[in-house]
Formats: sequence, C-alpha cells, structure tokens
Amino acid sequence: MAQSRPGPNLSRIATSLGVSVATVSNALSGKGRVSGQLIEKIREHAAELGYIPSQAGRALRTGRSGVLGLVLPDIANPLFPKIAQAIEFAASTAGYGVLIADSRGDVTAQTEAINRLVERGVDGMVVIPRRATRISSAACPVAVIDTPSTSGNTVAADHWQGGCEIAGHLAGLGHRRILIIGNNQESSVQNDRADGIRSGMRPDMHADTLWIDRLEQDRGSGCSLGLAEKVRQGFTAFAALSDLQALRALTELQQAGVNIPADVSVTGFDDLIWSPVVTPSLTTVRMDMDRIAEIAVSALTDAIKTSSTWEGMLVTADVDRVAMQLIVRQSSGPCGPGTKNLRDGEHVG
Amino acid sequence: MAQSRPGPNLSRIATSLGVSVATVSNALSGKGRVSGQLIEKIREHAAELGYIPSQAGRALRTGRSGVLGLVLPDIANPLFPKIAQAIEFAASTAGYGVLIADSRGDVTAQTEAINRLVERGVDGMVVIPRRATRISSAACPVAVIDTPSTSGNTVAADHWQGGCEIAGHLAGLGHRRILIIGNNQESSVQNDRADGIRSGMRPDMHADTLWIDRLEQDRGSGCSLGLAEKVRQGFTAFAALSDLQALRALTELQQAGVNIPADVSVTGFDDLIWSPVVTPSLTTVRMDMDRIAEIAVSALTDAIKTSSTWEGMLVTADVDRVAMQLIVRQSSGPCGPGTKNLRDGEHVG
DNA sequence: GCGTTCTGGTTAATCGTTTAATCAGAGCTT
DNA sequence: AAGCTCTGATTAAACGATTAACCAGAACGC
Repeated sequence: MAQSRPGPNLSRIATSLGVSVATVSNALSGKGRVSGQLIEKIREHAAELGYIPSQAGRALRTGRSGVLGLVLPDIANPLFPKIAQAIEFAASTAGYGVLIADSRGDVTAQTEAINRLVERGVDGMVVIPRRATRISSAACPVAVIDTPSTSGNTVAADHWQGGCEIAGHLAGLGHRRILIIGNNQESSVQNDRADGIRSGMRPDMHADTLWIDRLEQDRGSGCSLGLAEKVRQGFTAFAALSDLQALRALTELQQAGVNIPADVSVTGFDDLIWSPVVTPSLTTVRMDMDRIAEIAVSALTDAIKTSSTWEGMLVTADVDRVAMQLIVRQSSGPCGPGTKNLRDGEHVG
Repeated sequence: MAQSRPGPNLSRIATSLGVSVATVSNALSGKGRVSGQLIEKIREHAAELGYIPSQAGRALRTGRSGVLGLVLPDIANPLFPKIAQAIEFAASTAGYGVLIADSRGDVTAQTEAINRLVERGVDGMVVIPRRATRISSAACPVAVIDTPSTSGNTVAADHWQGGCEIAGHLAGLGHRRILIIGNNQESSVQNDRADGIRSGMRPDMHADTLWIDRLEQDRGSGCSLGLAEKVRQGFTAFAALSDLQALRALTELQQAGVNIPADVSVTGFDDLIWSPVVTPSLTTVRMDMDRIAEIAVSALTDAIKTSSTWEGMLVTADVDRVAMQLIVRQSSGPCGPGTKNLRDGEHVG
C-alpha cells in the first residue's frame, strides 16, 4: 500500500531547501511575497526534482478541478474527431484537461452523461446538444455549440451563411434546380443549412428538399434515394447538408451512370475526411472548428474565473457565429449541356 | 469567493444525523462496522440530500483519481469515434472517467500528451500508438491497443485474421488477381492486414500491393491511383486496408466507368460510418471495438487495483486478440464475365 | 528614540475523504 | 467478579496544496 506518490511534493522541496511549504507554493505560483533569488532557487530545484503539482490537492483546496467536460450527442458522429481535437487543443493550451462523455444518441443518456461529468467535478462543460434538446442546466458553466439560430447557443459555425455560400456557388455555375438532401428534419443545424441555401438562391432558382430518414422509414435504411429519377426531372445540382449524405448521393449517382460534375453537381457540408480523396473530390463548406473551440473554451474559462455562484449557467461569447468557408473541388461544375441526354426521359415514373 | 461546494459533504450528513463522519463514510462504502439500520438510515439521508462524494477529496486521500487517459495518434482518424465511444463506455461502467489527449499525429507530441495525462493524475491509460512508436512507459499502468503481432500490445483486433476473411471471401467468389491497397507501409496494423490477405489466398492466387502515400509523394496528394489501368491489367478485386482507401478506390473506379461489383470487387476494413450507405455498399470487416475496449479497460483496472509500485508498466490481458467479422455487402461479387470487355486493352501502358 | 511601514518570509487552518487506532459497553466464560 | 471477546461506533491523523493571518527585522520619518 505505497499510497504516497513517487514524485516530490511541496513539503519535500521545502524541507530540502530549508524553507516553508508556503514559500515554495508562493514561489511557484508567483503569488505571495518571495525574494527574487529565492524564487529562482526554488523553481530551479523544483524543476530538477521533476516536481508536478498534485491536481487532487489543488482541486480539494481551490474547489477547481482544472478539467472541462465534453458532451456529445453521439460520439460516432463523423464530425466528432474534429470537434474533440479542437476542444482538446483549446482546453489544454488554456491549462485544462478534457473529460469526455458520450450520450450514445439517447436523450436521457445525455443528462446522465452530464451528471457523470458533474460528479467528476468538472469546472465547466462544452455540450454539443442532441437535436433540439435543451440543456437542463448542470451545476457548472456550460457552453453550447449548436447553431446561431438556436437560443442558448454559445458559439457555432454559421450554418446559414454556409448554405448561402453553397447556393451562391451553384448559382454562379448556372444551376437553377437544386435538390437539398438532408438527413433529419428535426436537426436545427440541418435546417439552418437548408434555409441558408434557399436564402442564397437567386429568384429564378428553385429548390426541393429530400429528408433521408423519412424516406428510410418507408423503404428501409440504406435504400436508394432515387436520385437518377430526380436527374431526369431536371435537377442539376444536389446540395447535401452533410458530406456523409453528399457521399451517398455521389456514389448513387455514379452507379446510375450519371457523370459528376459533367451531368450534375454534388456539394456537401463539413469537409469530412473522405471529401478530398473521393473521385470526384467533394465541393463542400468547412467550419473553423479550431476557432469555435477556442471561443467556447475561453468563454467557459472566463465564466469559471468570475463565477462566484455555483449555479449552472449557459455562458455567452462576444462572437456567437463563425463563418464557414467554401471549398470548391471537382464535384461541382457548370450547369451545361452534359445533362441534356438525360432529360428526355422526363416524367417517367 | 464562495469556494465551498454547494452539495452536502460527509460532515454535513454526519452532524445532521448526529453521527461521526467516519461512520457515514463507512456506511456509504460498506467497509467498516456499522449496524444495518444505521447504514440504511445514512444511505437514505445521503440520497435525499443528493450527496455526491468529492472526487478531489477522495483522490487526495487514496492517491487514485478514478480517471483513465486515452491517447490517440491522431484524433482525426475516422476510426476514432468508435474507439472513444467504446473506451468511454467500458470505463464509465467500471466507474472511471476518460480524459482524452490528442497527439496531433506528431510523435513528440505523443509523449507530451502522455505527460499531460500523468500530470492530471490519471490512474492508467489506453494508448493507441502512432505507427511503430514504442511507449516510453509513463508513471502509470498502460494498455496498448495496436495489433497482436506487435510486442507490447495489450489487446487488439486480429487484423491478420481479418485479412484472411477477406481473402477467403474473394477466393470463394473466384477472384485470382487481387490488388491490395494500403496507405502506409510503416503501419503495423496495415501490414498485418496485408499479410493476412496474402496468407488467406489460395495457391493459385496472386496479389500486388499499392501503397498510397508513396504514390502521393510522386504525384501529389489526392492523385489518381490509376486503378482503371490495373483493371485492364487483369486485377478483378481491390482489397483496401481501410474503408477510407476502399472508398477512394470505389469512387475512382466508378468514375472511370467500371461497374462494381459486376466488373470488379472492392473490399475494405473497419466498417466505417459511410460503408453501409454508399452505392454499392461496402463489403468490409469489422472489429469488435466494444469487446476490445472492455478487455483493455479491465486489464487496466486490475493492474491499478493490485499495483503497489508506481512504476509505469504495460499491462497484459488473457485475450490479446479479438476476431474480426466479415460483413458482406454489395461491393463484392463473383468474378465473372463482366470484366471481359475490359481485358482486351491489356498491356496498354 | 519611537512609532510606522515595508519586505520576506512563517504558521496554521482548511478543503473532503479514508482508515488505522481506540474505546465504551454488552455478552460470555470460568 | 474479573477477564475476554465482539460489536458498533468515535477519534484523529493523514493526503498535498492554497492562503489568510501573523511576525521579525530593516528602513525611515520626525
């Protein structure tokens, strides 16, 4: 039961140098009144002893754990790697650790996950909420990354503006009939993206929307989206609300013999990992996750510093939306005669 | 500076019930000697007060934080969501939290990330090592998830066996010339998978291997893999060592007008998120990440319980490999006459 | 020369939990 | 009745860091 840690602690440094623990603590934190030379000497000695402060001791005394929680609706989300990476980076440069909690898609599991984090004593947390769920405020500051149009959102990518970018791009290429392909109508993010696309269209343009989950309820998951038929109906551009759906559309169209981008264009959202390497590479719109994470984390750490009350609260940031950036690749091209040879079959079904 | 936590602590419960803190602690942990009725009363009262033990206090006293670290070579890895989800689940059912650390691909950053975790006082950690790097053992038990053939591996999917499954599947479909498509020749995981494929082939089969990163060094990243040419050379099956490369192959072939699976077959590894929804859906081989995570975590917690010494050590488990499961979908089919019409162009280059 | 201020430290309390050591009383033996 | 054990609790000492409060001595003003 050698339960004492191996590394030196404050008192070991103190006795070894013949000073008091308080002085060592002050020297290292630069808080109390210690002479310059002594500070130097203590820091040097601490360094060569390889001193690492006990988070437990510090946490117990200060009431702060130095850890942030990260709650995700569903870790399996392909966007998650970028989010986690960005949050972890922002947090660790701010001196915080990141504790993850997965809610496995379930809504009740989300509050459960939040509770787990609270029990572990996180100082604050970043929540990417599931669908349109509200955060039953936990016992610590909470930053929400959702979409700017949702109340309670701390900071997020400007999904609406991202949609505008896509619409503008497609408009510039001459496309007039666009099929928006989304997964879930209840997702506020996807709705904002779709709204953005519609708002960015010129007056002479027209868009229909296809929600995959509804289609799959009828036809079964993984079913065909019937996009070849949509091509025959005159749609020349398929704007998916996520790269995953864009990929699905892309491969379905390719399999049906539709050439991209010669015949039709396909665009996505998020610039996920496969987007640059598929053929044709995917035109998409990217969110600056690093910046979003940095804003969220600093809003959180500010709230932690100044929070005198322990009630849960949703933190706010000066900037609540971060622009998305259009990445033009090969899956989008001018709306040209390439589609003509498919048009004759109109109104087949 | 209301630095005292809001929730009740042991002493509040104790005074409120007129007993000592020790008794409350014993009653809740079931360790000391407390009468049955008193245990009941204390637990009840603690519950209705919403008592949550202070991890900081406990950690300070016991020297255990109740937190595991998770170190990833590169969080952006598309496999990461599954890993993180599985580890988090296994850890939280074992009563542990999970602190993440990203090494952003860099090898030096990996040790840095490990140090960050140690400083935060993790009781142990799970490391998915970068390429062939060895873990410079940290000051806590470490479980390594790599591949069974690597020394120091705690537990991992049986990538070699997974390769055999693929080879067997393709052999049964009549394929004789296989192109293995990998990303990186230095990856021990990819090497094991490739070896597995070769070992699982029948004597009359032949396989070549294409390493993408080498190709990209010459032709630039995102370049064509020249697979259409390979089809003309007589390859009828493309076995990628990851679904990401499989997807790349699939789309490149489709764009070149090659029909899958009629003309050639494409297979992958890992059953990543897009695999079921692309057209044609991807035949792949899946690892049982939940089981791997559970084995790794329980090996870790065992080591933590019994560890009297604080030196770092690589833990071992009874089972060091978990079988992979073949998922047959639509991207693989019989090697048939479908390829014939492309064969006449043999030896063009 | 005596009160005051400033400097550079020390003392001691505290955070909340665990756990070894102790202790009061009941029941039992001889 | 003295000694013993057993039960059910209490006491007190950690764990390691932070920080308010205190204190000795030097410098200084008047």
